[in-house]
Amino acid sequence: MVSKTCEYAIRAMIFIAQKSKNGSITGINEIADKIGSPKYFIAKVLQDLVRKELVQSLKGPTGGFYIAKEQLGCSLADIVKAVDGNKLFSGCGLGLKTCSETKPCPIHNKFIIIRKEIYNMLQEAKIGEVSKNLEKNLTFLRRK
Amino acid sequence: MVSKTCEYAIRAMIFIAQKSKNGSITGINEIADKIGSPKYFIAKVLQDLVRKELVQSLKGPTGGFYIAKEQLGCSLADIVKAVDGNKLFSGCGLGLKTCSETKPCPIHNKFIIIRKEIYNMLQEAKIGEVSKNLEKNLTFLRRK
DNA sequence: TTTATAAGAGATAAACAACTCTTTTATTCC
DNA sequence: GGAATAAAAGAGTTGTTTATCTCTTATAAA
Repeated sequence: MVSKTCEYAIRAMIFIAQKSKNGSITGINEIADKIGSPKYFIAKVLQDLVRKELVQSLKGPTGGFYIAKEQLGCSLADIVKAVDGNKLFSGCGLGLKTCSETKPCPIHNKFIIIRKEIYNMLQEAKIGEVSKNLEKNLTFLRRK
Repeated sequence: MVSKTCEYAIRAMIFIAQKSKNGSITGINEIADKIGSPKYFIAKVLQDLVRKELVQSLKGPTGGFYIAKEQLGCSLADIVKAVDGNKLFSGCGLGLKTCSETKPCPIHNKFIIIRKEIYNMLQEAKIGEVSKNLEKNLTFLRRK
């Protein structure tokens, strides 16, 4: 569905969002620990998301990552786009470069419906909302 | 969504199905050419699908691949399972091993709905049906 | 029964995704 | 200003997926 990198990115963003709503900032060690990801790897991924302005960072002691109020409206679709590109939302189900309305692959018409639903679901899931149930221990982010 | 290998597999199976309905058998050279895939690679993939009995093969001159009448009811979901396993149909959207009803990830409830729809779509798409429009040039299988 | 043909099998190579480590830069606090 | 801290940046490694080549085995037709 999405790359492993993207899974880490979403999990990290949800965790950071939950922290940020408390007004607190969190570092790479805590993030890696709480979402169960390789530390140096998620660091790279977040570096990229900072450049793309989905998350903020601060260097130095008391530094770390946080999400500003305005950014809590960021959707999971935005994260997927930033990490994996648009393939999931606009690519052909059978990997054809030329697949389109006028030259469809055999599953084109069924596939565009599913694709749209995936997009809607991810677009409606805002990082601020999704992180709500985390605090109440209603949802989880770690592998084991 | 599915692996590149799986995309090739589905395209090949649809092409073979269309040929088989004419009563003709097709070889690896024609398949690779018509679906636009690396020849040796799709050969390996089909080898595997023969072992898993989704398609038939015959060695020697006049040999090749074909799909028996009974196998035309094989669905795209069957092919995906054979090539990629069950990950698409039963895996967590955020890659968590422990994600479940009782310990859900933050998008679990939204995700299982989508997953089910993807499964239904692929399960309903039978290889015999899907290949129908190919002959009429209403759908296509090549990249360019 | 010999020859030609096509799939099967095994081994290898290239490309890409995932992951790790080290050095540099920015910031805070003393 | 100097020490400590944390992210940024760059380089390098590992592992998996995708792709290629060669040799073997089965079969059909001459």
